[in-house]
Amino acid sequence: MGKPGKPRPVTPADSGRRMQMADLARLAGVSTSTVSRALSGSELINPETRERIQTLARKFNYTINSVATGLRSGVQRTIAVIVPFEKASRQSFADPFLHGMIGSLADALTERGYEMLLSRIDADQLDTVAALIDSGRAAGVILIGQWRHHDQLNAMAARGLPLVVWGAHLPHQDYCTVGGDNVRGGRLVAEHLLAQGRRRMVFLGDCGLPEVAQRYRGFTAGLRAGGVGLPAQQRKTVPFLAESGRKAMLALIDANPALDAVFASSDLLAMAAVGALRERQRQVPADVAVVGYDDVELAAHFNPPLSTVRQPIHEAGTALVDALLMMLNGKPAPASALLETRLIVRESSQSTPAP
Amino acid sequence: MGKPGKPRPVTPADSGRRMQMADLARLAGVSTSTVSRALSGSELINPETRERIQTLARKFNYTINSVATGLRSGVQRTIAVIVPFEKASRQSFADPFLHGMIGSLADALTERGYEMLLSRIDADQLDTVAALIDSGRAAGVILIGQWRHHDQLNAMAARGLPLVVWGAHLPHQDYCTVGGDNVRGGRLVAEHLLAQGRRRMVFLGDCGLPEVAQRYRGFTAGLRAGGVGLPAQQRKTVPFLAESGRKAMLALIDANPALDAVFASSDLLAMAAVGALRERQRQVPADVAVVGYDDVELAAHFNPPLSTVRQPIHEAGTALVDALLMMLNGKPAPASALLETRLIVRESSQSTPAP
DNA sequence: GTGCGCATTGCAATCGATTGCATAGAGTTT
DNA sequence: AAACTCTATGCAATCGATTGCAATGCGCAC
Repeated sequence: MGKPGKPRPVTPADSGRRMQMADLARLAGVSTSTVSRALSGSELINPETRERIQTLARKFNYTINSVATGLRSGVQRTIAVIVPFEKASRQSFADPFLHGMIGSLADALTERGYEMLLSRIDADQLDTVAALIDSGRAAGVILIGQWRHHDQLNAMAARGLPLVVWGAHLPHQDYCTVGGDNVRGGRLVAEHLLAQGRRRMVFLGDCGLPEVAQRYRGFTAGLRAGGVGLPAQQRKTVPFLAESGRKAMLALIDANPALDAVFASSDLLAMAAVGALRERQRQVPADVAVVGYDDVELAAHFNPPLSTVRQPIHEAGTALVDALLMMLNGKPAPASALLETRLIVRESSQSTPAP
Repeated sequence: MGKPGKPRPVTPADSGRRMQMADLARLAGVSTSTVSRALSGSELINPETRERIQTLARKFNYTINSVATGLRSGVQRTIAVIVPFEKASRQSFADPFLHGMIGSLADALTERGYEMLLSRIDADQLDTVAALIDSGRAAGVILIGQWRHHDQLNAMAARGLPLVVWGAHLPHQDYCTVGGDNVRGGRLVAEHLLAQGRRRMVFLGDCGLPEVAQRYRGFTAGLRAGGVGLPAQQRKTVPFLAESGRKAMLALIDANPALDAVFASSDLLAMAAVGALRERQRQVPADVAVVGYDDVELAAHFNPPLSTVRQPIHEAGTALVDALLMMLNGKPAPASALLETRLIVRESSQSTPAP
């Protein structure tokens, strides 16, 4: 090997500056081109040199600056996941369903080598979403829930922004959605409750949101098929917030003392409803059956265990990410997807409680 | 299927390429220097020109490329929020407490003009966290939970990485933590349960995690002060997972048929414990009092409403972000912070249930 | 008419990594 | 020994925005 005579340059970046490729090149006595190729494992570089440079990089904790790489290559491996919230109600982020969705998206993105930029934004300023892409901070956007902003989403899609939305598929929709079959979900609940002999139902949820509206449609259609109606005093418009759910349920009980079943458009609302029923000395499920929506993890561990419509959260994350990556690869925007939706019957809606 | 005709505005950068400053400069008949200054509102630029350029930018949805800006300026306004998970148990992301924390961090970061990169990483590969910073993808890191990795965290701090951890403050700790006063939390629970006349307690939680260990220490210290012990068969090591909690609780009931109180180290575990108690026909709180930890949103709406130790989640987000930003501004790493911790007594632990 | 000051604007270098092309040098062939 | 290969490496342009400094042009004073 060489003689120890040559004075090794001292750590180049010990001025507190972040180490960069030029420093490593100086240390290795080569050019940055060589370092770049060595670190990327190029065959052009002499295996010994390559190994030496890689060792050096490890030793100095050098990692290629991905901002510079991103600029040069023009590719972005960051996806923005947006959780819109309504300023008025501060609604949305509290829902455990969202939590599951975010976890699932995190997994799907990581698996495919993407990073996740998570952002809550005011639903009234959805256009800031476009800026995320225009400014190159994210390659594409996954939006959780379309809320009341169908038209804005259509406009964004028209601009060609890579966008996928978790939510309902609507008529005249130019953007791509992935979601459960809400109409079917609502119908399943109606059929189940009818089969349990329930007749005086109430509904909790905000039909101003497309997903909820579809669940409601399926639910009332199912009831109608069984000869049961759902007059106005048997439903209550309420945001996805536990406390609102509790208050709304109390009001519904007072307005319908004889009610025997509740369909809540989310598990969170269903849980709040159970609390309200308890406050009014109603037994669940003996007096009143309760069915939620989403099948969040806690639903199975609630007291009593909650019947609910399962949204396949894991598949949802995968489907959302795959749809978006397709758009990013220039393939035609995939058609909106409807994921499997099924009813999970637990104790909260059974006429004869499990032993 | 249909006509792929896209209604695109006629722009000079119409080849599908993203609009950039040079395009805008050409449109405005000026140089990119002028555009740059105009968009940043520089006083150097003629007000009319400035206005004209800004209008043009808005019209073409032009947003400055923040990758290029980031490279040039060398500043990063992205903070990585890391949720470590244990490969074996896939533990962590399911806990609703985390969800609250992430929301709180999102708010605090947004308020200060930072973006949040959310990442779950294998707790055994914490060193990939360092790469996030070395590669310039994030300016700093907020880690939720120190888990079993005190030494690795110390090593990262020694390297000078901007890092703040939500968790317990430990002896010989070189990194900055923000957390609740876990010892006090545990003691409060002990005192409360003793005051309720409970004597045969059980504990649910994994004392391999520093936070849980502190809660346990406070709890047993409080019990000891009241002359009550907690022998080994009255505690169970269990990860923060509902199903594990349920099983562990069933085992504890079988081993201690006469138990009259449960302290669970998280609300999730407490809820699972209530379910298990119910399976074994124990009434909560009449037969067995249950206290959780965290005060997640659902705790108040559980059945029965759950007594718990509140972790001030909103302050936590603010404190974590502020501590990190201080480090990033070159100020000395702030001392670890202990946030206020208090007991919220609800129905699940009262000897006489509320009317 | 010449010179000076001021308001605007443009030029060119820079941030850090990548890559097409050029080149040094060792080895081989004729 | 000249010509030619082939391998390993370096040079310099490039990605898109920013900014110190230079330059332009106009108004105004002498």
